[in-house]
Amino acid sequence: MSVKTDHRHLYLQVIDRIKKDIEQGVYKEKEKLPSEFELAKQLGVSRATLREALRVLEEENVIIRRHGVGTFVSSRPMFTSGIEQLSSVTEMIRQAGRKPGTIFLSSSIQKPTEDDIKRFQCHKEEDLLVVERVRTANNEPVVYCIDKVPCKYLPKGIAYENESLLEILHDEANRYIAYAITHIEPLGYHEKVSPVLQCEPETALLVLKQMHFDENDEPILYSIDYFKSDKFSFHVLRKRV
Amino acid sequence: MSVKTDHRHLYLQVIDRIKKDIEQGVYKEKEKLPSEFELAKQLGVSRATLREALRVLEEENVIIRRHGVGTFVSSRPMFTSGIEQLSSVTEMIRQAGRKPGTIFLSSSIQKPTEDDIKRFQCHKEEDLLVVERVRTANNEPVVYCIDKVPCKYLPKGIAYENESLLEILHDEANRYIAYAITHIEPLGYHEKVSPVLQCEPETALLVLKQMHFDENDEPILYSIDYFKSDKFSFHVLRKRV
DNA sequence: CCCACCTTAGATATCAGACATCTGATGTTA
DNA sequence: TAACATCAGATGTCTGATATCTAAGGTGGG
Repeated sequence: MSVKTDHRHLYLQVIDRIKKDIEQGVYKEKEKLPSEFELAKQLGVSRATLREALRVLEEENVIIRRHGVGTFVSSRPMFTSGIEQLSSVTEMIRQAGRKPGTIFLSSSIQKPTEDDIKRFQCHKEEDLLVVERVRTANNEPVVYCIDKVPCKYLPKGIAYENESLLEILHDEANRYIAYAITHIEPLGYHEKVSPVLQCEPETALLVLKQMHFDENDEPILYSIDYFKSDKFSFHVLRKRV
Repeated sequence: MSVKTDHRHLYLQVIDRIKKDIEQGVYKEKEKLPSEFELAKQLGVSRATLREALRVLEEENVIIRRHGVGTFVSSRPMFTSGIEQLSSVTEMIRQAGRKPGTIFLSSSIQKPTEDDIKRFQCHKEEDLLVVERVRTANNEPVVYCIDKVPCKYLPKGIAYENESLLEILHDEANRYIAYAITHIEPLGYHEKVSPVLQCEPETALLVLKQMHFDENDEPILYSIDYFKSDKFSFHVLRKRV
């Protein structure tokens, strides 16, 4: 029995439980789940709660429901980990089974540009911390990162040289990044970035320009990440509307 | 009053109705919606059905619900039209307010490659129709498209030169593309594609390699689209998990 | 006057049980 | 054999109740 009492809403726990069961093969692809009545009894929740969870799972394309027939595991249960899931570069490298590292290039306090003022909805005289780093995987440079964050969100004198900025913001500043609006651009050659990443002439870069927000929709962090295209692969599930 | 009787499930109609109301400004950003009890009464559905709809809208980041407080329109109600929404190139150009056109390059029947066999889970001797086209916006070339589709999905002797392939598949072959798994890659220069799209040397390409599926998860269409990066902008909402 | 505590109204979260409707399978009959 | 009728079981929807959370307002002691 777990120590941590789960204060999260029931339907969320049900979602996680079902997802876990699918991932662990309790229910296999295309397989029929128990009936709602049965499943609700098994999980110890009401049918209404279970149905809210199933509705979300259906929307996420994890299951398929057919009126009068049953509920089935989707044939391609997408826990995607596609680009629509936001994770730090550190997490991405770690998830690829490699050792993340950081080469610290520069850090300075700057006044916001016109675009920054719009992005952060901040004052003209607001101070921004601008950090430039190269992220490495197994000591090989793979991403060039520029991060901008208003100083007011950061505690004084922290060491931002060694860790994921998202983690720092969470641990030190108690700011949890909940989502980001990301623009995706290709880049053939960048006279500053490409040499640093040791790019062959034919190796293009994928640029993600990301505005990060916290749970209260406050703009916290703006980042520009240059990914070496032969080291990262991005995919996304696109749904027709 | 609309003629078409809506046979779709109630909760779906409720979702659409609420989305429409938000889009049309009936409920504004950050504004509080009526209580579930009140809203259910207004819409003429039960609270349980309304709650299923609200749960989905919450998951889609259209609304925010706070226990004991109320339901609010999200501060940035994302009907994103980001990359996670699949649309044909034709639709994309049209949505940008420009006139879509097609330059037909080639069309041939080919046997599948190793990768094609995996992708389509088809037989080695299956015939594939391969079409190469350049799509134009206001007569300016903007996308280079290669499409592969098993001949068995297409009726004989159709004119695929003028229209969206997705529309043809739907109208002529009664195959509705429901989603696609898309890989995103940058490309600096392509010796065949770049000249055709009249790319300046510094203009990179964004390549989308897409496997399209229908509602029954059958692989129908594989496409490779080369987008001129200065003519298209892609974005995506990335959520933390 | 202010702050800590209590109470309460109103909202969402969850529950229990019923009925409606759809689907697939089975059986029946012309 | 084919069309129809029936039925079991599943999801869809409804009703009405209770539980829990939150914000706001009241209250009393300092």
